[in-house]
Amino acid sequence: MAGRRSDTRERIQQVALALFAEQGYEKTSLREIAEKLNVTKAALYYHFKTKEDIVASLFEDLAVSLDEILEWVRAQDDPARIREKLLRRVAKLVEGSFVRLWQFIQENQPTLKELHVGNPLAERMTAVLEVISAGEQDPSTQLRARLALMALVIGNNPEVLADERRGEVALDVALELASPRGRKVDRAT
Amino acid sequence: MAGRRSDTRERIQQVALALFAEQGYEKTSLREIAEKLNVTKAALYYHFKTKEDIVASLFEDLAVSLDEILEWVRAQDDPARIREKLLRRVAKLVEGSFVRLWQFIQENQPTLKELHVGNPLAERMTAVLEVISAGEQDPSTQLRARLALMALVIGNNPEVLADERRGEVALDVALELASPRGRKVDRAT
DNA sequence: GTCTATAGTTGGATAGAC
DNA sequence: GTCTATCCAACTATAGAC
Repeated sequence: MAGRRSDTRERIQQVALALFAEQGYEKTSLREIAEKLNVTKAALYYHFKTKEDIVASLFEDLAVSLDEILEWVRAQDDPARIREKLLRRVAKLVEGSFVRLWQFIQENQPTLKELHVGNPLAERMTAVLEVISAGEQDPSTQLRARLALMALVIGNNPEVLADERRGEVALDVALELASPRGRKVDRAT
Repeated sequence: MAGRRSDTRERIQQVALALFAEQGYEKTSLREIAEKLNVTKAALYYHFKTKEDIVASLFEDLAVSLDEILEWVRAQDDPARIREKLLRRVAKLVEGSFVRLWQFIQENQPTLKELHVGNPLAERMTAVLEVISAGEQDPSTQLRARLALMALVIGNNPEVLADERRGEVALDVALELASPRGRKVDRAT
């Protein structure tokens, strides 16, 4: 008891996330989650106040990781390579246990908008985007920054990229999207 | 055919799409759609067999448009600029009445996967991606092709890009993502 | 910490009148 | 072509026993 706590809470998180990512938030019922864990719905309610609360708990973990990265990156002293360093660390996150969560976020946008759980995460995303675009305001840079993040997420999806080096490929594309454009030299136009 | 048919069917499509795009497919009830049109649920069932059928009808319209583009692009004789021509026409589609539908597709992936309405459209998407990547198999090109399409969609979202020239910006980024890399050596031409 | 049982809602879909 | 009325399934969430 003292040293070892029940891992049911974490198992709920993992099973729920897997189902949410696969078939969406609304389509996934608490009954289904409970069945996969061989427990009952009521058991879920012991660990989480509501269904939405499960998502919230998942988001908090990601928010913490993003905060760590943001703090670390802001302490860097090589401003020219900050974008690169950030993306490399975010890439690690995406390749790791957070793949499905990112995928879920990208593919359930309308649902999350109504879930008012988005806000805490949305803040961090904005901060990440600002670092990537280096505060640059022009729309092209803004769009590229967003696409750089998307490259990491969809590039790490085995259904999109079969290649086993998909992680590196995704990072490559992301880095290129994030790298500052040379002033547009319209060749003799 | 009679000259003037009821436009209720089309009004259902438009209202439904607006709600689907805004709050997602599952969260949007037939009751809600009916209320916005000042009709009853039963009236909806006269025009569409099921809720899913509404989505299907929307998809068919897009599939037709994509088929036209694909046919047109394949008839082009300047192979070097096929990618560009395709993207320009898809951009027009996305800027027009299909914005919301594309957005809906991108943001409701898990739902659509289970809706088995995806297939007819998925075929066309694959064909479009093949044209963009020019049949090139390497993962980097494949990822770029996908991102090029995403650039058009999210770039045309006013919530993402406030700038009024967002359409051009999106097309610019898409074209660059789709243009063949110099880095990788062209083999065996 | 997990159970059974159930309350309370809401949703998709149908029948039949007009 | 649109209505009223209704059925039935499924869901979230709670109460209370063990």
